[in-house]
Amino acid sequence: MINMADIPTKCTEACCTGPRVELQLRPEEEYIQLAAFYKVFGDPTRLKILWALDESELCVCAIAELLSMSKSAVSHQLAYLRQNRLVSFRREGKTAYYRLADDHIKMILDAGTDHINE
Amino acid sequence: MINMADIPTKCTEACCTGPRVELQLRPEEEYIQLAAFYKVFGDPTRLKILWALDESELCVCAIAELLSMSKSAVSHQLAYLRQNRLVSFRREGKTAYYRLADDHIKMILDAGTDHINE
DNA sequence: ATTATAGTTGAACAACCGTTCAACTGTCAA
DNA sequence: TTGACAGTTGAACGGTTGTTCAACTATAAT
Repeated sequence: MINMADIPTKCTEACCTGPRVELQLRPEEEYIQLAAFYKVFGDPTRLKILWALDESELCVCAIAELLSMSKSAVSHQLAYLRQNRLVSFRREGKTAYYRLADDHIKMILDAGTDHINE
Repeated sequence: MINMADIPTKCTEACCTGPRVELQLRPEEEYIQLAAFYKVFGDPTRLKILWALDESELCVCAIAELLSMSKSAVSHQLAYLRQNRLVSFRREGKTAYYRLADDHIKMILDAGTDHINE
């Protein structure tokens, strides 16, 4: 069943009928990818981890201790951060050391903080 | 019932027992606020709206048409964007014109795009 | 070999999120 | 004043997400 209210109608207002800039959307996939990237920053736990890793390379255990969280929860979030290439890591014996992947991360964290504090 | 695996134990590895940088977390509220801000970018629909508004001020109808979405869905997202101060708007008769709130928005969009395209 | 520790993983559960649907407000034109 | 249109809003539905729990691997020490 079709609900007419859901079908966008051509707007009759000047903003739409008059001459205006022709806007072009990019392929859907690009928005999905980009949204997935930002989504990673959209959780307090992951932000804490990212801020911490910006100051120092850390093992899972240290992060868990710092955040008062289970190693499991932290490991899940680190896996998520890894998948989205926000962090990288190296293994040394039993221990896995994590660090920020590149410079965009800090830049985005700073821009967000600026926005909040204004 | 307490699950011991959930209580972070003091790590016995060198990374934790040795001398290391003293990390200090900020108040929980700051992370929550910041996460809420980034979360706004974490949806393809909202990204499309933001990119579109970066090019031109637009009414709800025009956005709905551009994205092939219902005015309701767009209006919900715009309300969300407004609450998080990513867009502002002015009324002119029946029509509501939306635009980006400030410059951080475009900066963050660009930084994200850079990260994806590398 | 046995035990302890660092870390990972999949399933499950509750909380959250995006769209739809239906009903509504406010403005404008006939 | 009636109807049409731009836009908003709240409830509801299904899909997603973050943490927990339990079981697991791998490395190191006794």
